Amino acid sequence: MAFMSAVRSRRERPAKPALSREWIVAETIKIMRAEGLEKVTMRRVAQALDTGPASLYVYVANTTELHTAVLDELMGSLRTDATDKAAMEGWRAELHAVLHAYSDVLFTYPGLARSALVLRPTGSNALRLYDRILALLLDGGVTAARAAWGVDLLLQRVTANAAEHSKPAIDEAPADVECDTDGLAAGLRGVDPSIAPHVAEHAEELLSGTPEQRTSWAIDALINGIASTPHPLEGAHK
Amino acid sequence: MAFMSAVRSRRERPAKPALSREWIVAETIKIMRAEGLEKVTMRRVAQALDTGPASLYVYVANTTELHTAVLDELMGSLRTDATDKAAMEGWRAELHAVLHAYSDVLFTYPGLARSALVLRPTGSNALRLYDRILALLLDGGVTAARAAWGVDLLLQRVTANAAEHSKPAIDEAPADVECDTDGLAAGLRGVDPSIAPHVAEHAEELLSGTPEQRTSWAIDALINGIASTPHPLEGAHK
DNA sequence: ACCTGAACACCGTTCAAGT
DNA sequence: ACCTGAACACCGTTCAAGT
Repeated sequence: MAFMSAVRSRRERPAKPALSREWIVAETIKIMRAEGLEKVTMRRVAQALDTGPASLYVYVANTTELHTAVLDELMGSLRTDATDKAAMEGWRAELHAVLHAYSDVLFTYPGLARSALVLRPTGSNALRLYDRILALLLDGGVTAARAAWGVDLLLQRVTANAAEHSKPAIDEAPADVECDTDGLAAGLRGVDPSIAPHVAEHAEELLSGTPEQRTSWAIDALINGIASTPHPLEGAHK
Repeated sequence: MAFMSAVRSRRERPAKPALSREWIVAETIKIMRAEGLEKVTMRRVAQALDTGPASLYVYVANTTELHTAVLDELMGSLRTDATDKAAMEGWRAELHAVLHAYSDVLFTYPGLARSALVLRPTGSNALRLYDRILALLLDGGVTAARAAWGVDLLLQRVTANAAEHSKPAIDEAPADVECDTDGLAAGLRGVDPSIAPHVAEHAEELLSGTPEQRTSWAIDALINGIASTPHPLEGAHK
């Protein structure tokens, strides 16, 4: 009996679900998780939904709008309220936790970070994250002016980092260039001292640390810089 | 006589220049400057070079390699040595000047920043910039370990900022969404205080300042953070 | 040997025509 | 009224065939 179901073409699911914006977004996320954002094309989504690409345009204006909707949807899965542990350790630990959670989402969906960097997420879920980070900086005693400009810096760093380092999906040239840190490390260690003397001298420092150590340090550096750097529109008195 | 030249099809330039990697890169840059990186397709470049797309594959392996070559070529046009003015004002001013120059290049070629963020430029011109920034941080008395990790932070910020804000070429939806700051400003000012209370309260601070002020402040904040944040692999003594 | 026409396997988006 | 087949105008990349 079981093998017969393969023959009942295009009626697998009972009464193919009515198309809707929500359904399209959900299917898009499923494909993105499995195959990366670059595989999420109008045609690919339509195929997964058992229809033609034209049908999607009834619910989404274009590819960019679809990506934006997906991004905001995923940001909704983010818990911006603190874990108990982080809350006990103070605002700084909470900030690390929130940014780490955001970073995790970006790394989970290959390609998502790249689009987040350009799309300027503006949905309510993105706004919530924005608000949470701002609140934590203010909690930490950072001036409102500095905190306001600082939020961008923190989110941009996390997003850009994910965009740089998240795998470009599944398929890639395997052996022609040593994929990640290896190739870079070799390149950096063997650098010509006559064209980049300082890089050559400090190759070890440039390559040191785990990604977690570097990320954590970067966030601290950002927080410290934000908190301590005078804001040009801030009353010079005080 | 002049109008006849339009008839002399495909022989405008005297003896169509022999195809070469350099020529392809040069033509690519010309197209990118005029129309943005997204218009630089293999087919488009081939057409400008008066040949078929297949011919390009004799000189470049694929689109990514072409983009990488272009990026490094453009970084060569960057003057990383200081201007006299900046040099007189010290390492910090020089750092601002170098990063500003890099930023200018990224803004000149729409789409370039987006690819720079992902391509991890590794050519000798990129290395020179990297080296210059590292040198300036060390000049400023920043620990080698902190400076080494800080270079990434500075370059990433400038690149990500250009990727976010550089125009997506020429064509875009003109009236449906208020293009830039206007739409964002309206959205931020009218934000629902019940879902983002802090954002609502500090909308003015979030939107304040010119792009130049914000960029300059960000770089200072980064420098200050890098200089003052303890590095996890740095001897705890000292 | 070097180059390339033509094809393959894709895209996003539109719109006239169907239900 | 709502949906979609089929077309339009593109892509990157390959490879057999030509010079």
